Amino acid sequence: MFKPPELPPYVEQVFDIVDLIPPGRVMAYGDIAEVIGSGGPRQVGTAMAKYGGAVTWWRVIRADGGFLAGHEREALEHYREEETPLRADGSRVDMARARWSPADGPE
DNA sequence: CTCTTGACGCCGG
DNA sequence: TCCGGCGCCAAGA
Repeated sequence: MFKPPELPPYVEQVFDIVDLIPPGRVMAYGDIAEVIGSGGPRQVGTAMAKYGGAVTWWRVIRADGGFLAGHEREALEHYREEETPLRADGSRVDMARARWSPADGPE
């Protein structure tokens, strides 16, 4: 019998938050760690590195709005599709406008 | 047990 | 604005 993949509790908590992020909006690794209330940006980053493929990974980026290294092209496609606010030069997300938190409420 | 390694973040220069 | 340095913190060697 094959076992359904069981994710570490911390990873599930990260996924729960990521699933709440509305299209066109993003959250920083540190933001997610803060909502969970434990661990730090690096823990969230590690979780995403291992299992991120199962969720909307492009909505989770660094606090400075930089695209995920190695997946810039794919990420940009999603941002164009979701109309995520980008900076004038289009090289990164406009955090001032796109940054979201559960407290902002669903859209 | 110590040392290294990250999908990070902040602060100077 | 760009870059380097350092702090952070859990997991693995």
